[in-house]
Amino acid sequence: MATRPSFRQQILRVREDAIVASVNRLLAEKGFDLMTVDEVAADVGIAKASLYKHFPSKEALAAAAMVRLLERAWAMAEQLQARTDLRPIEKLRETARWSLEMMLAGEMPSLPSQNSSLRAELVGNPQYLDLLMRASDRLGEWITAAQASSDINPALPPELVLYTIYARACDPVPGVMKAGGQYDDEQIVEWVLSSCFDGLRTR
Amino acid sequence: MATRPSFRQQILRVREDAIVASVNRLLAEKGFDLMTVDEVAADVGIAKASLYKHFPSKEALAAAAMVRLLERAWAMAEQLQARTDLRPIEKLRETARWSLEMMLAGEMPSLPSQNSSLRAELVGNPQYLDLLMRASDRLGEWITAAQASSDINPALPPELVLYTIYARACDPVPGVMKAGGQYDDEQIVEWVLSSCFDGLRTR
DNA sequence: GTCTATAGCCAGATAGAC
DNA sequence: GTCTATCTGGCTATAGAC
Repeated sequence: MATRPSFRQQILRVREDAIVASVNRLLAEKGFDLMTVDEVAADVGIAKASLYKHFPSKEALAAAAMVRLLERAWAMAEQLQARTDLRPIEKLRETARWSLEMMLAGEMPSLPSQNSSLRAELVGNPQYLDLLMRASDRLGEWITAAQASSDINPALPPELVLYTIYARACDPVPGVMKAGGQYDDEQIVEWVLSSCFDGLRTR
Repeated sequence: MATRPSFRQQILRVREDAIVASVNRLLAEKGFDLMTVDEVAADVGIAKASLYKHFPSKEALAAAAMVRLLERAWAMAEQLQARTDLRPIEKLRETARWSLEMMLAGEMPSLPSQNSSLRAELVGNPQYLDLLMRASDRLGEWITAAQASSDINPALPPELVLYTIYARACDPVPGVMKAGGQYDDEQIVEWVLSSCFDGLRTR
């Protein structure tokens, strides 16, 4: 049976939240390789050694940030699921929109897909795996439904559709467009969503 | 006036080609940060100090690989330009196809977009800048023409179309699909091209 | 121009006092 | 649990002999 967390534990929890929030921001800003643990410690305002009392490695820090991200994504998916006014394809589009808005707000952590020690940490993290699977199942349901009603092209394999949605979270296009400085975020998001769902060709 | 390159110079050129080819492959395989200069030297079969006689820094190695890539891309664009049987949108599609095939063949070097010393090296490299501008101008012409004939959606800004084509060179989707092992490369390329040009929605 | 050997540096991780 | 101070390993880059 669960006892109420002690006051001390709550303090701990708040501090770890602060750490993970910093990591999230720094991962979004510089990426995993260029983010240093010293920087994280400085950003949080504690000593590096103290950081290592909370998280055993740099990879674990990144994994915690990814778990936080997936928790938020999952919460948003739950809200979308409850929206009976939206067709499945619209739920998918809103999911992609959420990723793009996170990116442009500088809150989407980015990890190198090649780093093997990082991959090992992630696949060894049950919380991460569980959330990723739950989210993928949920999106998978929407995709299947959207293909059944021919809103999404049924000729495309569902995995490709899923990965294409996920890939919006590391799409370089919105960042480059924003760097151009000519358009506002909302406009960029609409265009990227259009290119993703409607394609570059004229309909 | 240009004299015929001496035999010695030709040997040098061949060796540097070998170096750049190795760099290209390693950049495709591990990315810039995880690629070490020791590795490059070992792959070429020379000592690290000898590498530094040819290229002054790791960044310069990466820049040379990018120049090689752009030279190939430019050569391909020239061939496409001569094809009177292709509409501009088809030339764009073939360009994206070329990127995807390079990726799946493990020959597309990948650089971190955030690394500033690397960016400095690239923008300081006239050969790189010149090739990039020439290629962008060429693709820009095709995009303008394709939008004029309403093959490409004229509501999209041309830069967005250009960046979306370029982004195929670092799209994670084909790699993940290939890793799944269920489909062959040709099939994957067709699907990714379809999702890019035709969109996820059913037409 | 090629090599061996090493300098110099930086970042991840830890020791040990408090 | 927090700190200061330090260790350690790996990587870029170079010195110097041949």
